[in-house]
Amino acid sequence: MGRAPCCSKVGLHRGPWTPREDTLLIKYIEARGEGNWRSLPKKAGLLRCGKSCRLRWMNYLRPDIKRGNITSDEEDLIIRMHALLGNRWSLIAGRLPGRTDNEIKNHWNTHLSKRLRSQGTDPNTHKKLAEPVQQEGNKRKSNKGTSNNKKRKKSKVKVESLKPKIHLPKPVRFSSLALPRNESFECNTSLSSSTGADGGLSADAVVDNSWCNFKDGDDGISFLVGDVEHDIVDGTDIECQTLLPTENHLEKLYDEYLQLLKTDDDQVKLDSFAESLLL
DNA sequence: AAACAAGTCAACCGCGGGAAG
DNA sequence: CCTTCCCGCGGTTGACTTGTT
Repeated sequence: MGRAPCCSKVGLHRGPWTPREDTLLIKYIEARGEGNWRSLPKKAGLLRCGKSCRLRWMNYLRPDIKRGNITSDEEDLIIRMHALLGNRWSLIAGRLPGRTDNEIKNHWNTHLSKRLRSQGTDPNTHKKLAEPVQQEGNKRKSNKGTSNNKKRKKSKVKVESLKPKIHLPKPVRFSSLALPRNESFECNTSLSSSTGADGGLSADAVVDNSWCNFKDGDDGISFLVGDVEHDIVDGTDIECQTLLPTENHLEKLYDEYLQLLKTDDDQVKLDSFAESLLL
């Protein structure tokens, strides 16, 4: 009923993206903007399904993606957010602009959950374990003569089956571009890594539920929030003002959270704090 | 140096929600 | 309402990398 087959059913390309495919996708989105993922591949000349294009763009090609290691501050925030919200990766990612839900999810699964466990904390419930779990057999300890890699993957034990589910309203992504369906926005964002910093920057974006319009003027970049025009000295300021996390951004969240921890009726307030994150 | 185990992370899958008709 | 379609999310996979023996 009603569900279109995905790429696997219609012989489209799968697996790792080639530089050429990346370029095609970037160029198309530069020209037409995000959205209409289903029809995008055809129009962009890509032999990929829309889902694959969206994923590649969201997790890798977006110009506001923050590259590099996740800092300890960010890790700490992720852990605290996870304690409040559970595996709501997109919501957590929304509070760490520049980080993708996939990145945070991977980092949690590969680093943070193990670290918590080794510290004697259940990564699912964030409660103390009866006894700290030993770091799963010292790193890369030989286990010759047992299962091979593929089998290990297949037989991975499900340890999260008892995880309580949290039912909360759908989160609103903090940093994403909100577009009405079937409506693209005009965008000519310069991607310095691939196209060179040749100037032209103008893109509409939603920032804290306000529409912004970036413009490239003679003496720097400016953006509009509502009717008010704000000047930006250089491109890096865009990050600070809008999409990427700042020290202040993280600190503010910390403070907010720490204040709640100090109060008596913490559960009620933590709940409302969690709810506020959803707005 | 080779073989193997373990870690990492980009990409895929399937489901559910919501908008449009 | 109901059906269809699209999007976004979370869970999972598997290719590749890195460390150990």
